[in-house]
Amino acid sequence: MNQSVTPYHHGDLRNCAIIAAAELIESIGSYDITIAQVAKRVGVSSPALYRHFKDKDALLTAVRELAHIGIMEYTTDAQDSVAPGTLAHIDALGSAYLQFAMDKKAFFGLMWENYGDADERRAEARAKRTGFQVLHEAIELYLRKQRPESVETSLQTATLLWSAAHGIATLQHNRLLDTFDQNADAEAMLRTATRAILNVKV
Amino acid sequence: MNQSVTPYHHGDLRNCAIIAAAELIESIGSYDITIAQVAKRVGVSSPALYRHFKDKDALLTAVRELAHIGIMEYTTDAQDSVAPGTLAHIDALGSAYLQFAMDKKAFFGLMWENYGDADERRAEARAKRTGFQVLHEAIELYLRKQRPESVETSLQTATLLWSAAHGIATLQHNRLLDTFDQNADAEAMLRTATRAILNVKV
DNA sequence: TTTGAATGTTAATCGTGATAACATTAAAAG
DNA sequence: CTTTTAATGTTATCACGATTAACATTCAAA
Repeated sequence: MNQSVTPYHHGDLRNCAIIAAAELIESIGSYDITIAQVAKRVGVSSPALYRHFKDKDALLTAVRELAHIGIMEYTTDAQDSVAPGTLAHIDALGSAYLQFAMDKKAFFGLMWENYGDADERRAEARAKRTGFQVLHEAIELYLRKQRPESVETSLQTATLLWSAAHGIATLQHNRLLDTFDQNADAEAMLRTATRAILNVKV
Repeated sequence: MNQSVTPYHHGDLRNCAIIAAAELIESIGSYDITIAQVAKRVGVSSPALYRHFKDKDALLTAVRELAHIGIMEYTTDAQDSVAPGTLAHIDALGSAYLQFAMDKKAFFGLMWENYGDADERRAEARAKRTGFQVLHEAIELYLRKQRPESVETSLQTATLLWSAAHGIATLQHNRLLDTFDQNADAEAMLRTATRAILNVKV
């Protein structure tokens, strides 16, 4: 697309490939894509991609990073309209998470695959921790205001709340919420869980 | 192994293949196995397996059923030593779930993959619902005794608790609990979540 | 310019899922 | 006790997709 921005030989294949892979994943609704498909989409031969990615998984890992950015965008947007440290703030973060899981099913599924070598995993862990920090800070702020005696447990509370949100998102993603409870409403469940967890001494 | 039990031509390939696949998965710690590997383990040619399984995924689906049986065993064992309808009963179920997730990592991961055709999915959904029922009943019994006014919400409560357990198990499975909170203790988290959720009006 | 590193291309390898065509045998039918 | 047939297995063979090899091109520095 914008070859001028990048200094390299042909175009910036690396970035274009990542984007192409992401688009492909989104369009077919599955991260079971092919190097050849990506290559074709960028208009390049398959082996060319190996100049930029160690292997297929390295490409997918790069896409995962994109996914993390995407979830952060959802999160950021969600925070725009709420006051920091309020219950509404925490709810908004949770909703954003659930929303992302439903809007971008394939990405969400991809994000929790654990392939990759040690370096890649470390990079991903960092990205995930960054996302977690946002929740942690919101909860810490909330506790400081509403339950100052529990501030010191904010990390545990955040971890537990993230787990709950993740569990709900994952089960919904696998269509299991409906299987268990026909009338299950992920958002409502998370709000219930949030209130239950915030009001308890960890 | 026991050819006499089954009436067919060679041995009971179907069952042996499932077991071989399960053993293979357990031994390499990943469900990324090969038809050829399974065939070799059973001492048969690859195409032979296609007489018993529509495709590779059908075999994996059969293994998933084994995994469900395995988790039910964990659950049953856990229930042996607790009084029905007590908090300890519910805790035991949760512990069993977490324990299975850690003991049988590869199986646990496999169980939540969602491949397969419609029929296979339906069968799996049924198996999962059966497991869920156990939790649901325990919770219903508990609520009937401890919080009779909340009995009617037992289904929602069970769904939420399962979600929490699943989230904790999944994050631990992906080594993310440690990433978020170095001192995270899955069991303790689940106990906290259980108490928080049981004591709240859904 | 010239040259070397970076980046692409085409040809070829390999592993793996799946099917085809052929072989064997258990078990039903006569 | 054959004969027949369906159920099972086997050995080619395919097609596909991930890599790699060997060769080609071009950007960029000397």
